[in-house]
Amino acid sequence: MTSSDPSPDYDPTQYDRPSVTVDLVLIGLAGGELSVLLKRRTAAPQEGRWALPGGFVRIDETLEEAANRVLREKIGLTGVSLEQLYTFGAIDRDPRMRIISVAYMALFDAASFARGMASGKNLGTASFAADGRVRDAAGTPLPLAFDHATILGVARERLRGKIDYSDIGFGLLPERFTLRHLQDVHEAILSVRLNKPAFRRRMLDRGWLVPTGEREPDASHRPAELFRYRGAPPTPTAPASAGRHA
Amino acid sequence: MTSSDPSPDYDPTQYDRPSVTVDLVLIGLAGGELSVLLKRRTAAPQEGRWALPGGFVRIDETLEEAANRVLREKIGLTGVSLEQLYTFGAIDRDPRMRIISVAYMALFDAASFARGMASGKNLGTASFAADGRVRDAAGTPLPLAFDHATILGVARERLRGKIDYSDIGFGLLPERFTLRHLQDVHEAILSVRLNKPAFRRRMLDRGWLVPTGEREPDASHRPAELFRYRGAPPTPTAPASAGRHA
DNA sequence: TTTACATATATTCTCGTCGCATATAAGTAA
DNA sequence: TTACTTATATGCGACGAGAATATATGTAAA
Repeated sequence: MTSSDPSPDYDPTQYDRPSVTVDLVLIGLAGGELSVLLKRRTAAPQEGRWALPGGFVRIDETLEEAANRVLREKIGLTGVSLEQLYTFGAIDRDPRMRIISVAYMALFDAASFARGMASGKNLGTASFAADGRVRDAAGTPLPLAFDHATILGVARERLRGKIDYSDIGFGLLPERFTLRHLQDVHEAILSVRLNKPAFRRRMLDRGWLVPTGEREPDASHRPAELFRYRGAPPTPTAPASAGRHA
Repeated sequence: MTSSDPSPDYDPTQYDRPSVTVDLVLIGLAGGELSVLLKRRTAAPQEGRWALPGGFVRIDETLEEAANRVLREKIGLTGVSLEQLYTFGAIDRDPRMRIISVAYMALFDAASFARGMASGKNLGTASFAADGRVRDAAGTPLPLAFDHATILGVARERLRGKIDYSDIGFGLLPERFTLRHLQDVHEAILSVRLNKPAFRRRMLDRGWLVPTGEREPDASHRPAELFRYRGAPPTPTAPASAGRHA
């Protein structure tokens, strides 16, 4: 509770406590579609199924620290901005015991995403489209373990709700990118084709983009200019790590 | 985790587990301002301070069930739509032990809100304005227990983020209300004065309002028409109880 | 060297939404 | 009957977004 006790001498240590975990939704962009990093389970339950990377929250670390530790230990990545997504507490979501899981989401550019995927065994990526299905590179639907398909659904909705007015889109891009790349990100998240001049105007008028003067290499046609993301304007009233939640 | 174990024979039962609680942000409208229901602590720690109602999550109930139970047992209200807000996991947010708290928010019309407040001892309401301060009816700032001021900040931001495109505003109104009442709700949440004709057009064009033909009673001037809320259109792709989070 | 071609970038037009001002309607109270 | 207050309706201008089109600039082929 942290607030008020049922009775003054209520002793919570007598009661069974649930385990608390963090699950990570690690998202990248591959082939114009959203992609999520998954780990294949090698033990029961749900052996062979694909699952989100996760781990227990230790008694002496915060939720954010646990999420960052799991990201580092299991995927070998660090220094990423993790955003809390939602907390899942169904009774039987894990058959072994009562587990409450706090889901976190992080976005990666293609290079980091590939590096994370190559960091360990039984890691893979799956596309993660608007219809809620998760498919491997061949297009075969992938059954996910536990309630992880639900978690992915929440992540997709969160992205869709925030892409229009927040800066999350830049998390899926490398440091330098073209307006076309940025539009690809928005179109992948929204599953909609956007109007090019309008998108361009909107993004430039926002003042977040810094032209570098450099041009896109390896273009078979006229190369586009490369931009950098200036960084978010100071969020006026955002409580620490609150997340706006669409 | 629910996903992948650090090692196949990892035994989480050996580890200390945190306690998990739910804290409730129960919001109403009083005097044109947002108001939150608080309970005065009668025991250490933080004795005398005001806190959000809350309680432990039992091993055999979901988070939603725990939140609804606390709402029923401590405030005497039921049947309200609770929305998960955020999960707070700082190590020392409660001095007694490690407690992770999942915050839920619910909105009430003035009558239900008053009924809830009158349902038990040491209950009170406090205004809950845009500057982040919490004040009693006399305007005196109220110090809150634990990290509950932070939780209130997240609740306010969630409301601000959702009021424009969701139907949460109706949760603060009785079944029948005037457009003026609805505008008061929006202005209280946004802390902005809105343009009346524009607001009126926007709300009517949305198709959510059903005119009742009845008129506001006890008006000292021309009475306004009373409307009902038609109910939300079927949300197309919303995963169960996901919440959009601004 | 010239031409075709593909894409980036810029411009213009239109339309819908919103803020603002104003006009009209409909109650109460003197 | 008149004054007053608020609800409701309408017209105008600014702004933003979509669509179409024009221009610029690179590569690749003739």
